Amino acid sequence: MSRSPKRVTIADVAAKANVSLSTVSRVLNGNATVDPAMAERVRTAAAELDYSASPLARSLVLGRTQTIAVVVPDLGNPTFQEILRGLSRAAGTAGYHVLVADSAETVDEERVLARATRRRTDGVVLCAPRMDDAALASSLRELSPVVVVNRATADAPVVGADYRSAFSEILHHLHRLGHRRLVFLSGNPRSSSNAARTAALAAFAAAHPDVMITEIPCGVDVDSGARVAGEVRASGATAVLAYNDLVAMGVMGVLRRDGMRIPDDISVAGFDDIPFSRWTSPTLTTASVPSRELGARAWEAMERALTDASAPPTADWLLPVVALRESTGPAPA
Amino acid sequence: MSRSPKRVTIADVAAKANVSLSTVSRVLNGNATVDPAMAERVRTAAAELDYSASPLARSLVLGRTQTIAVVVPDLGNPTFQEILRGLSRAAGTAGYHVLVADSAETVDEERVLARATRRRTDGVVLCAPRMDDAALASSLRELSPVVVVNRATADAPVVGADYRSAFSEILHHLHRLGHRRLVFLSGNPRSSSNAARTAALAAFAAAHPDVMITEIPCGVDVDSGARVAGEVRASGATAVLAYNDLVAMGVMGVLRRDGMRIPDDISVAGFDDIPFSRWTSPTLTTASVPSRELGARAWEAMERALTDASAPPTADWLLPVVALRESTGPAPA
DNA sequence: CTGTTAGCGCATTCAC
DNA sequence: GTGAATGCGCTAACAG
Repeated sequence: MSRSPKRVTIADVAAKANVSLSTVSRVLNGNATVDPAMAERVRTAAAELDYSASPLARSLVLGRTQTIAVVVPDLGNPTFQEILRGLSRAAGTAGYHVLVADSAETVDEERVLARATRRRTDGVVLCAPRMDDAALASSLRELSPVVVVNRATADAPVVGADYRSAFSEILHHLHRLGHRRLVFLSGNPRSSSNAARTAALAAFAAAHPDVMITEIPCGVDVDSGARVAGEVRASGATAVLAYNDLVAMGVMGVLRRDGMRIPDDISVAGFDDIPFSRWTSPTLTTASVPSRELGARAWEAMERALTDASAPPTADWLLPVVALRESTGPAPA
Repeated sequence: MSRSPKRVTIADVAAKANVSLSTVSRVLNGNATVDPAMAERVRTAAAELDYSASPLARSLVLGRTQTIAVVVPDLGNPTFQEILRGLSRAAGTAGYHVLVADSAETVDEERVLARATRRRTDGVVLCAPRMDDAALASSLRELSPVVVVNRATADAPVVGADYRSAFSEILHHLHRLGHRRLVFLSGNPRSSSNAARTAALAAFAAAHPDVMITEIPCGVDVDSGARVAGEVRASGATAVLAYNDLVAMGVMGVLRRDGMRIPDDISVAGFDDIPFSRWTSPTLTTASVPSRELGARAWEAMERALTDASAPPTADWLLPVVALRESTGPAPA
């Protein structure tokens, strides 16, 4: 926005075309019907001056910025990267720009960050898995229009992946294979996606009293998985459900290094289906979360909210696809 | 920006505090010195009304948006994701917002996209490895202030990783291990980072006539690597330099599946040092590109350009760190 | 120190 | 159809 070598404004075009400002505005916006000859004069003048309206001034007077914000807790997380990607592409196609805000995991700042970005945009896509419910509720009001990702609420449109069902599916798969002693490597205890897994676990446990399930607090990356491999062995479990693929790869690496065979001695399942999970040895059983599609859906929801503010909030839960691969097999006798 | 339930403006605050608009503006911006009593009245009025100035109106009058744009060819590329992350964090700390623009690999649209985003921001960080030189040159002029990433130019500040030196280091490493027949799996022939590798290769070849180097057009992902594994074997090379880690993992997977031992039968080196490269078996020799740091440096360069437009362009080339791991070993007899 | 005035660049009433 | 005002919300001269 440095108007360094004095930018060309609508007035310059008007002068060059010998018309009024309003006429220029009209032809450039395709409004009203203006004399063809004049219109042509304006168009060539604009072209020669390489003129285009200032988005800023336009935004101020029109009350919309053609921009939406997306706030995420961590741009380093592949899930949010994919969501951002899908969102950015979809919004871009519709002529909208995207402002990103990374709260750097500081939950306290999340709300003010969201507010700040909201004021420079027409709406915000909120990824705030760890924000507490009260803060979320009041945020939703001040952020509107807002669409919430991966988190249930009745006060705003929601798009998300049904982690719970997918996780449950993996549980049943292991059960069918004969596993009765399972261990779950949990991620961040305060995240909603961890809660979804825990919920699936609880429901499964209630329905299958014969299965013993242990939870080991772990983390979300390869190193965390590697770190708890010892605990996993000590637990005597025949199958391990990792919080995600990275964790699964971490345990798998150490387990194999220690001489265990997968899945003969122990089965391992991940979550997320990162590209590399089909290239580990053995290949990894996991669930494919459609994060990019989620981003695209988030845009659709936002577009709806933008055009019809009074429309009732919708919820759009996508079911992850479970990929059964080599890392899970029959429980050892 | 929907001012739906009529937003509170500076006039409301002024009215409530019984002062003029300018006074409100002054205290809220810490300008000039205003009567303490008045200042206090204004502050409480603003607080009670939950007022904060419209960034839009502010931008229009101040001529700056407190926002910078970053345009990348593909948000799906980990390199750009990391750059974005580093940039976003650094800019955020300085009170700046970040607008992302994904050109979706359409080189033609890149320039207009960059222009469009530039008008809504104070500057742009340009990642355009495939844009041709002419387009780049003229873009730099119309985008200023602009900082260019991973691409040499004298017309703008540059930050980048010295791919060439790092790649060269890996070449020498393999040479010391006795390898004399190498194969390079190239990425996108038109990308600048592929060019850097090719340049290193050429220089090395010139200095070492005893080494035979073959190039196999490949790609940039795991699948591409897997696809060319056959060609690699047929080439009779004792070492393969992959365009990046994903490609390396792809070849490595298929090679091992075919019964080849790594590094005993053939050495494999990657590039990028993605987190998982230290967990493959064998662990992968590669070079760690400091993309996040690059993002941070890009912000620093942008901040300089923002504050002093007449400062001479600087170039900041970071040297990737080569990580020698298990996938490379002595050449077989 | 404080209030009044004049724009920032544009879209849009309203008169002609 | 077209041009002359009015205002979006705010900051920065400019006077008092």
